[in-house]
Amino acid sequence: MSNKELDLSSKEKILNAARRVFIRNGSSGARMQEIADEAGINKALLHYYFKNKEGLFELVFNDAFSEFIPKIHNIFSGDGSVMEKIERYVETHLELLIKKPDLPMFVLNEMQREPRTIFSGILNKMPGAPPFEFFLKQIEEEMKDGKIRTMNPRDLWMNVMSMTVFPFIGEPMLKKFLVLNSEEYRTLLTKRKESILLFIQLALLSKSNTP
Amino acid sequence: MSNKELDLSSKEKILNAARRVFIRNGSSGARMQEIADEAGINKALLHYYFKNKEGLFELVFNDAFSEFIPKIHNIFSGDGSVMEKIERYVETHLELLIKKPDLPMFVLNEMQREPRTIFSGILNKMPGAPPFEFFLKQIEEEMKDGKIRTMNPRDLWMNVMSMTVFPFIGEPMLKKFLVLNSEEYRTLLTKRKESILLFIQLALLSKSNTP
DNA sequence: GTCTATATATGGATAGAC
DNA sequence: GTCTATCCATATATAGAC
Repeated sequence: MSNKELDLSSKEKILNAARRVFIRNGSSGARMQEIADEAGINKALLHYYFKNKEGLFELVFNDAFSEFIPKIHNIFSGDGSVMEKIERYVETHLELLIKKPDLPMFVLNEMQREPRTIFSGILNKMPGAPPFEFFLKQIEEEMKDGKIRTMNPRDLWMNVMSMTVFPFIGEPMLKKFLVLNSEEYRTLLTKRKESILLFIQLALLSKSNTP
Repeated sequence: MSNKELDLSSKEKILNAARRVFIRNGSSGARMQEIADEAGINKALLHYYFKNKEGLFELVFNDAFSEFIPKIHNIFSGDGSVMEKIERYVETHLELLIKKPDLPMFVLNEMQREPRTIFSGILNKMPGAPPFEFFLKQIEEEMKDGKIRTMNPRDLWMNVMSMTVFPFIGEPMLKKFLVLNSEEYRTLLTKRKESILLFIQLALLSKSNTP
């Protein structure tokens, strides 16, 4: 338990501890004892506030999305060109990821085990209709109008998300491949926004040399 | 247990089952009982062949790399231009990933929990010195010579790996964002090689419109 | 609300028969 | 080699005192 948490309510302390432990160890690897220790309380109190491990996990999991989903919705359902939206997406997501680098591993991990339950809850947090179809249409429009290069819109979007998220999931592997220590790797990540956007702009806006 | 496994040795059946169960549930989520059931034998026999869960897991884990590592080493330490090597990497890795789509999640997952032990074992499977530094140097050379566009070589490599691997990790999330069902998603993946290489070529070889 | 002590369940591992 | 039965450690969950 860190010092700044001393005056939080026990419930808050437990939730914070649970998030850390669940992220570190996954849902089945996490131990209630470890959560209690990290929260600076004991196991019984933990069950006093949360009926069981599963319930605690779901709370923590949904919390992980509560910051992300509304922002994403705003970006893609709002105004702006495709390139502007991509820029805002990359910026927003990277900002969140740098604050909580373990999150995507945690989320995707559990998502693979429980795709059904989880996603229904998350998508219901969206204010209106999911803006994904709208955005895909917009991409097609701009391609038809010659504003950006023509390619499969879904591949484009897949590339954008991949370049943004994967460095936070594949860190242990990428560090080896890139011959970087943790310090250097983190530095690379702080400059990631510019790198990604440069790459995308080159692919979408440049003149092709290879017809 | 699938029919084609009926005549395998028990040891083989166990290993196959263990791989599937470990991939599905992670190391701590996997149950010895589940592995035994899926192998069509019982728990005791499982311990007859493999002394404990941890040992079984390590066998399965290292197996996951035995196919990949030598191929990667060949590609990057051999001849060929940067673009040719990227092409061969993307092709080789995608081929493996389409055969075993659950592998990267499994590998990266466990890697985050046990970075030290795991990587030492894996890298020892490399025939010679790891070729990563050599390849990074080669990228710098070609950039200096104007053969490919100048950018941070590590960002380039990060982008290539991200676009190749992430679609197999982020499937449950990407399916939602791309508004695709499982069938359609798999179809998209089969055309992934061309999409990735097009994107990279545009970024590396095209003339910039945006100075 | 918070604790100690304890009940209950689960799962990894072993003994021993065949 | 393969099984049934069982042991034992660990983890979740509850009871009950303060």
